[in-house]
Amino acid sequence: MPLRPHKVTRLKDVAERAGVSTATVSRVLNDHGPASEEARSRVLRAVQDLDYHPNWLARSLRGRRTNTIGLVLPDIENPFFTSLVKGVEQAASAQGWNVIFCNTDEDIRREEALVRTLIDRKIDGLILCPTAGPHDYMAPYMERRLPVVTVNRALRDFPLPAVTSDNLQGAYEATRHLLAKGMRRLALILGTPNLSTTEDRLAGCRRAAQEFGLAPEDLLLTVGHARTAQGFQAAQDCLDMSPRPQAIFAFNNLMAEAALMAIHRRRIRCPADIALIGFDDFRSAAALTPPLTVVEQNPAGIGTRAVKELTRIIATGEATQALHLIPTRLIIRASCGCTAPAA
Amino acid sequence: MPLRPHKVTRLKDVAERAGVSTATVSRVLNDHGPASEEARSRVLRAVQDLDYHPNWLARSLRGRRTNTIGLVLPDIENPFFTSLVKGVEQAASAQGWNVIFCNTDEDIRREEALVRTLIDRKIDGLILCPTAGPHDYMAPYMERRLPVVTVNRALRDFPLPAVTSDNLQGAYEATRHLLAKGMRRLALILGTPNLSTTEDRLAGCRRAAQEFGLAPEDLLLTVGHARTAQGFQAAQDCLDMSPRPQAIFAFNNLMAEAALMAIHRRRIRCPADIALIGFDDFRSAAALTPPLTVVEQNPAGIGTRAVKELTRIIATGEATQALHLIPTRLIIRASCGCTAPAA
DNA sequence: GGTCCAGGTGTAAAGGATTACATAAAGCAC
DNA sequence: GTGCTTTATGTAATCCTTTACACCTGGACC
Repeated sequence: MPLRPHKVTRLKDVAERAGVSTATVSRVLNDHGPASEEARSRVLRAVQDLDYHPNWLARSLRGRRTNTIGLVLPDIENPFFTSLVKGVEQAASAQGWNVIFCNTDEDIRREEALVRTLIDRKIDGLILCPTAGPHDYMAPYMERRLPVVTVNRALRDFPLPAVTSDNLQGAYEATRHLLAKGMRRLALILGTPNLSTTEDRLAGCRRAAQEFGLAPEDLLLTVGHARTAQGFQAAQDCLDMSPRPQAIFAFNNLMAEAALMAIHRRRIRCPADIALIGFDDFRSAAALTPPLTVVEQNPAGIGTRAVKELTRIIATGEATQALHLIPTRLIIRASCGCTAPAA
Repeated sequence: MPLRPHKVTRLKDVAERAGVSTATVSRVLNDHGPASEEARSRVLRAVQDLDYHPNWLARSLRGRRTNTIGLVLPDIENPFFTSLVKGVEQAASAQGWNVIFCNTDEDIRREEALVRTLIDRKIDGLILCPTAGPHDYMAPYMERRLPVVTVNRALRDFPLPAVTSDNLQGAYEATRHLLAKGMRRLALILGTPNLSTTEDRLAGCRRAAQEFGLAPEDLLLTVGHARTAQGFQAAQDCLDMSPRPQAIFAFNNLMAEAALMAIHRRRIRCPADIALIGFDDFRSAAALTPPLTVVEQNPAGIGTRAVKELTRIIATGEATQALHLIPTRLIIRASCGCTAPAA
């Protein structure tokens, strides 16, 4: 028995059953152009009877519009991006848009291939979180004026609109919080170099340091590359410094968790011996011992905002180079040495 | 300036440039049917020169094949499903398939709407994790012989192939582990009722209990509905029992974490006063205090296996009702009262 | 009664690929 | 030279909708 992958009821069948032409059926269904009450009701009736559903492929081919946007992210397993996906999905489906999602695994070549595939599939627009590396491949698409919005990370090579957290402000507030408690030896575990997120966060730390009269080089820098293993290593490097830093500020969720594990492993007390703050909240942050103080981001908000901006570009045809900053919030739990507010 | 959402180079343009017919171009490009070396090279050259990329919509419309599978899951924010998505994506793209992913939020009506949309979009097959509730809406699709594979949860109403964890065996081993340590008062925090996962896991617990001479009713049951808030409540109920259970077995990751928080909140010591085991490992499980003993599942493996099965069904046209069990593994950390093996 | 307009409808041409079928040329055996 | 097969190619139909255009009818108006 062969599978019948595609439906067989066609617009033509509806037309025949209703005793009208295909044009009339189409006009009724799309509410586009005139149609008598008589014809309208007969068409609707026929659609019901036959359980007709339009062929999306034919419709898109003819209409040059797929109502689909592509979403290309580095790592879906990072809960930050997971929530971003969800935000995008909800905002998109609320407006009748579909989303095709892809994973680059932080591989620029894979990113290029995925974007290519999505464009071949005639997406109407693209939401992209660019991987580190040169984005020359984007040039032809830019000329074609493909609607693109970048999220989380801004791309310097091309003038594209970007929706990101207010990384500078978030890092500034976290750093200021530690400095205000009198700490002066602060160690930072940086994310992937040359990414706008890493640089903006570092700039925020530096601004706070300056306000408290520290020189830029007073901040102790290690590089964790945003991944658990390297974050763990970087945290160990911090703990090996002498004198030991009074606080560690890890630039993402994975590294903050890794840092806490490194601290536990050494049997150093947190926050008594060393304070810890992470960038980006995550589900388990409050369940850890001690509960983690973090800079909360709003990934779903970034997603919905990106959809909003993208659909605007698609509708109006005018792209701006605007940078949309989504606010962050410092969530004070116990790991920074404060007692958490009543839970 | 209007946006040009679609590319303009057509097969016809390639044909003209190469000085051959469209049929020849198509034959060369798809390696389907004969073509002289002369024609072949000229076509390939023209494709290069014009940077031609076939229109996927037209190709799919004509070919009655989209090389796309739909993936419908309850909750992408649960890391279990996140990994499952990743597994599906990798397996699919390795075989040249695309994936459209959707979220039901455990809402059966939304599930129905999403499946409808995917079918309208002419997916070649569907991977579905069914939400609790009656699946009558599936009947017409079954008649149409749409290739479907369910994952994680089996659907009883319809004879569909399913790929799930070996839930019974996993729960059996975890329970046996606790019983073997001499514990007898075991509290279970169950997931959503009427789901095959919940029932299979419960069956596993019962089998172990029976082997150790316990009656089924000796197992202390609470219902957490698989969510954090209700899991927390259920854990509190467990802690309120008197005498207090010697161990809690939470039927998913969220509820295990919630249970640990409830234990901490009461200042009860884990594992000294009460042991804890969770079903499903998650990123932070090892970072918690104490590190959580869990039944590890293999969500990515479930995903790849589902893709394999689905593509087989699409290719051969023959669907079976087979149940594919993916093994689980008990990861012993500290929360069950054992000292974790050297990390 | 003739003109104009509006509303309603149908015919046929896109949209861009694949492919059944027809045709032509070439190779080979007799 | 004839007939048959094989290879290469082109023409046109097909997939299913949307929509430009032409047409027709009937009413309003002069």
